[in-house]
Amino acid sequence: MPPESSTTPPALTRPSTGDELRATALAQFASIGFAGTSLQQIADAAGYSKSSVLYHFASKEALLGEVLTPAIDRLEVILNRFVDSPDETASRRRFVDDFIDFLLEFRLELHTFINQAQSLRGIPVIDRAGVLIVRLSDTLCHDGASTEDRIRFGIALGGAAYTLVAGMTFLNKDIAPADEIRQALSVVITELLAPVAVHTSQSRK
Amino acid sequence: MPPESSTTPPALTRPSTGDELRATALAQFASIGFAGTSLQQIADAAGYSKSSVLYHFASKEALLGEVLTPAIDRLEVILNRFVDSPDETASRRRFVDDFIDFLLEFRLELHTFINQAQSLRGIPVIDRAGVLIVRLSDTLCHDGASTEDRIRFGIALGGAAYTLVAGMTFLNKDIAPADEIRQALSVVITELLAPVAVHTSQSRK
DNA sequence: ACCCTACTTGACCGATCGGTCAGGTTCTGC
DNA sequence: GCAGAACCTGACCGATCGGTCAAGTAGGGT
Repeated sequence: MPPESSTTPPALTRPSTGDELRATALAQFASIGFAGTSLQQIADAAGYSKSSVLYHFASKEALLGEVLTPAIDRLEVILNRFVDSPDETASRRRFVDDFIDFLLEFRLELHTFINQAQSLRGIPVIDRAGVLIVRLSDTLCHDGASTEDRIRFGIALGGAAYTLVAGMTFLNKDIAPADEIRQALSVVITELLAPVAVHTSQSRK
Repeated sequence: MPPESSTTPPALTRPSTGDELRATALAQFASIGFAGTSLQQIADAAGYSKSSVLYHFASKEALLGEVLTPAIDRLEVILNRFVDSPDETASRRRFVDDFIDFLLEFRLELHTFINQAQSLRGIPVIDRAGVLIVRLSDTLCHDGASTEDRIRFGIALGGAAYTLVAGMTFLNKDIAPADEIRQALSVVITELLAPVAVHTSQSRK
């Protein structure tokens, strides 16, 4: 292996084994599911042995934890920034932008959590993500939100996760000028969440 | 077992063993995933032995097929009725109604297919459902549909599937006057699909 | 009585599961 | 050169996987 300057910070260096394994595992978890993915599959796909996977990660659950944690940390930051913001309406626009950035960067992580949270209850990282999503829902819908508001939020969340992962390689095949997707997402998500936002002080008619 | 009139058609009679197993398997497939569900789990949950499951169904894949087929048949009928209809705009409204009925009746089946189709390619029933969804997408979006139109369709489809299954017992907890959900779904889905419909003869600007 | 069909089951099969462990290789600091 | 950490691996463990098979039970028709 070519020598790297002794103090290389964790950047610019080519991906470590742990990173490769995390990325491979994420792809498998998102498409086949956590329960349906074996450590052997992950090891084979990444070009290592099963023992190597278990050397880098204490267990299959621990691997899931390390895979999902960065996404959840990021979502937590976004939500906190939104909650702390004083300006109501302006911060909502920025929140939607932040959220779409989050969607695009962590779509596999979100898809994994969104579609398997129910069956993975008890795993710390899943429970943590669960309370975050509930908090997000409550924050966006306030207290007296109508059923329609809740459904709007659910469709935006689950719909985006599906479209960006399963729908992408299945319906659209290739179409994807990237920022065209981003803009379309922005329009649709904003449209879905807007009524929720506007209702704020008039939801009880 | 109490005697039933010799010619009981497949109705009014209490659920057969096969029906129980299908229902149990569907619930497991939808929440844990096909790959993550074992025949033993299904058998235990339904109160039979694993051998009994394999007596009624030739294999795990065959069980999946029998579980999903009714939903796909129904979707095919809806789509064909929509395609054959002469009136463009009026039939779209009826299609959305049909589709929402379909969503509510077969939400577990749709959720199972939507989130696992990619990893189950090759299984006949899955491939059949796949071409159906693509046909549905093409029919609704026509040829020159924009990226936004495609994304609208994807979000409506995936969002509804998620909200009615995972989101239901996870975000909304209990709120569910049933027809209130139906009406809210109608509003949101119509709103999501409306632009797609309107574009029909003006999509190329 | 008889048999036949429908149904259910436990024992069993080879393969694979998540996980442990001891040993090997390679690199680094001294 | 050498000790030790870091990394990778095959052999192995008990449990469980999907699936087969023979035996057993219960009813229905004759």
